Amino acid sequence: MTKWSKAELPSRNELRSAKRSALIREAAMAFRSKGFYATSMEDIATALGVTKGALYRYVENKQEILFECFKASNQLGEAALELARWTPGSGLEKLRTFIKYFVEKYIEENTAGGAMVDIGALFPEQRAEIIAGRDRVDAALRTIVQEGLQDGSIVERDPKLTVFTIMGSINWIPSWYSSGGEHGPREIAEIIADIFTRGLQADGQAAARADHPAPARKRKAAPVT
Amino acid sequence: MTKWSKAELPSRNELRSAKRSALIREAAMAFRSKGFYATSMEDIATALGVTKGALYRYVENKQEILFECFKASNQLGEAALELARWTPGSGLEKLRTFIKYFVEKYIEENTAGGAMVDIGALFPEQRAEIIAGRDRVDAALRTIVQEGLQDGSIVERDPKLTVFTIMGSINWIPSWYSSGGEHGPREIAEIIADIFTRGLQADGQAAARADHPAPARKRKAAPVT
DNA sequence: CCTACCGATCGGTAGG
DNA sequence: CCTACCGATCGGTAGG
Repeated sequence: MTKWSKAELPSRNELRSAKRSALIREAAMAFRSKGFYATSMEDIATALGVTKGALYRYVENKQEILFECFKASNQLGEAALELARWTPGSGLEKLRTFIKYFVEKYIEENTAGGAMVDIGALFPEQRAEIIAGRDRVDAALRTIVQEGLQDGSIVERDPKLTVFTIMGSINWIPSWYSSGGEHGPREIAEIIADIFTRGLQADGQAAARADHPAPARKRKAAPVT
Repeated sequence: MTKWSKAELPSRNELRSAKRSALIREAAMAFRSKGFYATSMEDIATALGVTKGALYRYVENKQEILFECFKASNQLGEAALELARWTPGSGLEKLRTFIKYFVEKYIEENTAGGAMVDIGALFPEQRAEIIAGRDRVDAALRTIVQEGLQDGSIVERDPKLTVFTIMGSINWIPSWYSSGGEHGPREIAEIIADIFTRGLQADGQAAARADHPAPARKRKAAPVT
């Protein structure tokens, strides 16, 4: 217990932030399954093996926890967007990349999301920030859909509604996904991406026409790890 | 004010039930936008221009209102299913009918749905009944997808995940739909149905190829009850 | 990190 | 249908 260099030991701050992360993860899982209001601070504390008051060493209030959940969700969206933008190919292919990545990570890290419906529970400034972030992601996604419309890979003419439809499917996942199910995050991501890729795809594309070098042709099941 | 025959006047019971319906509609709208827990009985009462205590003439408790919302949602599902089953054509065509009808009505009558997430707020027996009903609808929808797989109209191989994906998009609608928007219920229903119809469709079908006499158009009569 | 407590909200009821 | 009130829950804090 002696002689360890400081660098090897978690500093006080690291410990604190590790505990804080655990608190948020635990809360996020509860929010996902029961919603924000139905989850009491006592519930979260019990799940962590401490008493309620102890939680206030790590967060100022309950809303702050929810805020972190929504931030994680938006950050995931940004990351997925970044990846999508770097994906070579048509708008449809970029969109497909977004969906695959977002869904997989969304399921894996149960921090993100939570009861998206209870966004009204945030303080006004928090809510404004979250909504602004989410709107940025939505807008960027719409732009990608537009791109697909222009390069001929996408037929669906309403980018706004299209994006809502996709995000709805994703947001609904926590309400049916169970880690013991027959599909893992990766497979689920694949299937959902398949559905929407085909769903937005220009009709002619599937039946490879000569004048269009089939830019968005569906990629079947890459080898899963 | 005299001489009206009894038949022309709403009976005491009719009045009561009309008021009860109004109560539930008002509550459902609030549940949709704010969720069950964030909506107080006081909120509902104020929206109706009465005081909280008055509501208890029409419902026994708050859960009963939520219960009615979920029942309406299930009933809408059953109705859409009935219609889908009577739709001639492939499994895909039946599924499309379901989506179109369900989405349109779901948006129009704001009774249905509500914060589907807060299903945990119901009493155990209520919850059991709602989940059983929802599962019946889900199962029937999966059967339709299976049908589509067999008649060749659908390619997507996982009926369970397919149905979840569709229902997710639909359940998410209340969180973005505003009655002032550019699309009406009917158009939205059409677009969403389009996306999923294409999304599940066998590749060859859309591009009407001469050598393929549209394999899925073969009519399997047999209207299921 | 715990015990003990407060203040506020809210579902529900009594009594009229 | 209203006024006035109760009982319980729960977020948050004081003090150690």
